[in-house]
Amino acid sequence: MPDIPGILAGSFTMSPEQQLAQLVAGTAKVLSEKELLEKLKLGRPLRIKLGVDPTAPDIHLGHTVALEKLGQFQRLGHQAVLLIGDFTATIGDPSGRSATRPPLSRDEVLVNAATYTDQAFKILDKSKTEIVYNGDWFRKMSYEEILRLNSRVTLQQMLQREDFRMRIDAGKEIRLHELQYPVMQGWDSVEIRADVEIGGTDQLFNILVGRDLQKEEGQPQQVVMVMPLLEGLDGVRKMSKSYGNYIGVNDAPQEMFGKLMSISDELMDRYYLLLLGETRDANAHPMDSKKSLAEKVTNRYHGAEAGPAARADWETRFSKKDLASAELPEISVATLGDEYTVLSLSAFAFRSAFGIEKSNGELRKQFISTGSVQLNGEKLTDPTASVRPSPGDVLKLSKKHAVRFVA
RNA sequence: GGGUAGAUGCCCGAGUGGUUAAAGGGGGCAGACUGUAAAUCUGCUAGCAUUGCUUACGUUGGUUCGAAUCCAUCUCUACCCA
Repeated sequence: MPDIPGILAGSFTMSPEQQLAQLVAGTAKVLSEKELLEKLKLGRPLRIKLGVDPTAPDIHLGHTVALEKLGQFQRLGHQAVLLIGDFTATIGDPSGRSATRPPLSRDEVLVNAATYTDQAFKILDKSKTEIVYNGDWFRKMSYEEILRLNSRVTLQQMLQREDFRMRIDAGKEIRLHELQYPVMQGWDSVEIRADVEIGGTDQLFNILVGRDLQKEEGQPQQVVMVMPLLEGLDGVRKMSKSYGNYIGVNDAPQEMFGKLMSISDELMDRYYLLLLGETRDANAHPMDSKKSLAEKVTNRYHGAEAGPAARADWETRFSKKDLASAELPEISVATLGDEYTVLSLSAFAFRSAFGIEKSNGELRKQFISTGSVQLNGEKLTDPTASVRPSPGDVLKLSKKHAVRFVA
């Protein structure tokens, strides 16, 4: 069991009540606010646990919501404990799963964990974050200890869980090791001596198991704090790669900025709350608020220079509609063949600059005949006309897609 | 094991022998308007080709001048009975 790190000269700038108000904002559920307030009143830095499963290599803003909350605790002077589930990842969290998750190899897990922490430290202060790997204790456990741990929970408790229940009802298999997952996550909390555990709404059950085990061990029970799922760009469905409505933390600055500008006003309020932990100024013009949101988020992932630059470029391009001075993907004329029609050039530009395949029919019907395709502002409405772009020319394909030709 | 209903384009869903590349809605895309917001309006939404061709209505085969529509076969799904 790790020692509790020495209490840092705790100079909290906010009263427990003020902290509470800030911390509760944006959460889906806190069990309970009363307990949290009591802990805050202890006057020492609380140990805030966030467990991550390094199962996917790339993360998007939806994954950062819980991290942001952890960061908020950290900024208030509490101890962030980032738990890397290197051991549990090899089992796979059954949360929200309708089937057994394929196990990951240890190497895959470590690679994913590294990219994850890189991203996490864009939100968290690395020097003040404690990182722990649960393999450190689970790999050492003897079978005897495992049995002892398992004797603390009942099958009935585990089966209360909705995911398991549904799988039983549906006649789907549940492998016994999957039942271990919540127990292990719970044990992590004991090892960490967590005062608070943060997770997504799907983590509620697992976090509660942590409370049970802490009680068994005679520890104070952790406060449960679950965060809502972040809606994606459509404002309706949760942000997910498979829905194509996500903003990747590795998206290029301009792309990130642009995607953020395209969200609805309602969604903007959510993003303010869940991504920045702020409330937007209701008196400001929505567009200005959105620009400032986009700038802050872009700064966070690409450095303080990136936000203003992306903003300036966005304004040049979309507010002033000045494509000529905007930063655009470039295509070298040297890579072009000799013969190009408006049609084939559009297809080529879409493919090479944006990786988008458009059928000729679609290009003809939607992009060319509508006047969307323009060379230096001049509409190219004849798909069969031949064109020969020169360096410096700007080809606009649609509102959001344009390229510049260079030598 | 028995019975019933069903399987249509990205999704939902109409269509029961010919004018059906397949109604309608959703979603998506493009344009107009705008704040790359919302709302609204217009158009597109199988592929290739300058009014034609090819591929498509779970599978395979058959009937027919002609089938998503009829017959057989197989696969799958839902519900009911044992």
